[in-house]
Amino acid sequence: MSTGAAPDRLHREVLEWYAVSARDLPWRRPEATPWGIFVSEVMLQQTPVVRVEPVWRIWLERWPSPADLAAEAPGEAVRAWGRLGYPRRALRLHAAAVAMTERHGGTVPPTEAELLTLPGVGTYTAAAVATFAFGERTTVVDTNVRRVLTRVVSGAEYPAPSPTRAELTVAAGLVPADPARARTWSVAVMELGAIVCTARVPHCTRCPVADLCAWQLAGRPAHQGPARRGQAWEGTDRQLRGALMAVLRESSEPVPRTTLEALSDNEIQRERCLDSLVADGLVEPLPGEQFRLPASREAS
DNA sequence: TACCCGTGGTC
DNA sequence: TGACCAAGGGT
Repeated sequence: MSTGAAPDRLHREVLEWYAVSARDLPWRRPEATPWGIFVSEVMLQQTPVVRVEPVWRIWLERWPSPADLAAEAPGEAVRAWGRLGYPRRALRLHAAAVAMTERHGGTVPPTEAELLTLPGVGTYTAAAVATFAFGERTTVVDTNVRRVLTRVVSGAEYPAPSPTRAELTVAAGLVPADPARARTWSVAVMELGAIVCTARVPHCTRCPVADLCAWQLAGRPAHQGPARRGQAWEGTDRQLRGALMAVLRESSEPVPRTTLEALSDNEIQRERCLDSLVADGLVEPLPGEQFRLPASREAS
């Protein structure tokens, strides 16, 4: 796989487009702190910007530093997480704040390697925070970057189910040498994927690099190969776990088991979900068949 | 590796 | 209308 023609032009066009087209998001502003950027990256995992922004604002106002969050019960983080989904992320974000407070002097560690050791921080998030908060020159690859580079460079509509070695090599090879330029490049490619080179209906007429996009030049051929497996929902454990968590989030008092049992007729599934929530540290069982969000520290 | 983990909007 | 998708991580 080649990196396509004229990377210099690719850089220039994308960066110029970003300069005039970027959304004004609070975690991108100069006054955003590393902690604010860290929180945004965790919230944005599999969750759209429009849903994250209001929760992020409230979160940062309430807990402006890692130590502020670390001083709270993990259940408060889960409650403030609201309906962002995947509430284990809230628990991990709290655990990360505890780790920052205990091991990093209450600050967000500035290197990709250190970030990677924190709960809830994987390859993408470590690279994103190292780059966006600290200016480290590294390779940021998320679903947007993968889709944009697959189209522009490889000429296919969609990337493979998981990143290939070749894909990561291409992405790394396109990162500008200058750290400041590299940082803007990463956020710009992500932004292009988020608002122009979208998954379902790409807006190629508004794309700054349509004239050098391999997929566009090939006539936008349809996706070959098997359809990606969808996400089943109705009747799944995820649905019931979500319903159980919603009840517990809304209640400031412990919830009796009978209230939770009313959410499903399937006793086997009910018990499995409640047990798994307790095992995950999202729910704390109390004496007398009652449950609440976790007030104590332990969890995962 | 493949699967599990929430929630809501879009076409 | 429902299948697909969204700045992934953990196991």
